Amino acid sequence: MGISDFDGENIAIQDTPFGYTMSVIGGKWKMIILYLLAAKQPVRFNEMQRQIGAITYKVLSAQLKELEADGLVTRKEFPQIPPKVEYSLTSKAQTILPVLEQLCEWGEKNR
Amino acid sequence: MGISDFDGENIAIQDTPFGYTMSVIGGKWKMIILYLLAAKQPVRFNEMQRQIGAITYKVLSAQLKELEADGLVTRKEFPQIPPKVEYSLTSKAQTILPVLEQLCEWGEKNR
DNA sequence: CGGTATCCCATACGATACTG
DNA sequence: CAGTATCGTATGGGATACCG
Repeated sequence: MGISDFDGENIAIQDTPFGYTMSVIGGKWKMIILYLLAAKQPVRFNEMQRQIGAITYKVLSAQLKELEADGLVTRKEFPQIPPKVEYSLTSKAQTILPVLEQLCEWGEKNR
Repeated sequence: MGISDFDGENIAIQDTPFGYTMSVIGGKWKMIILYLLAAKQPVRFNEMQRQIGAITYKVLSAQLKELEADGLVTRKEFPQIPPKVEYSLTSKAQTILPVLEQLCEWGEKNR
């Protein structure tokens, strides 16, 4: 079953499948980051920041860390000077892309 | 197509199809409310509050107003004492339910 | 280059009391 | 019954400066 399992009395939203999904891909930037990576992988940190433009280093850094902790993004560090770090999508992240696309399609049809 | 149209330089996220979708169904409660209505329609205000449990009157009221303004929920007021108000899903809301269900399914498989 | 530290703010959300 | 008013809080995000 879906989110309808949530009756609010016994379970918290975070403990529902839906709550998990939103904790992982919710927020202002995460889906944008996933889409960016889907289109062009791997990407370096500053390159992502330039492409998104409106995001600050601090926020981009924090979002990437959360995505990495949730197993959606891989961080590969190259021990060289100047430093180089590449970010990629995991296979887990690949599986959610079709759903994101559907959210977009709904938005296109209904706004 | 899709959110990949967003390059962050020229468009704000709110102006993308994806941003619209999230403005309409994002937040902590809206999808829960939609699911509740999907399962049992129409529902009265206090009944919804009881079923969700963790939500306050104030927040439920605000969320319902936004959903109504976005064309996802219909509010029907019965001029009687004691007052009676029934909330239902619009056809626009029906079209997004399958996508919500997919978000749930992804959460079930991946958490 | 790829970040972190610090401070600040806006907004969503919550608790409680009250009302037509 | 179906809300609103008021006040308070917590979190995400933003600005700027600095660091290895």
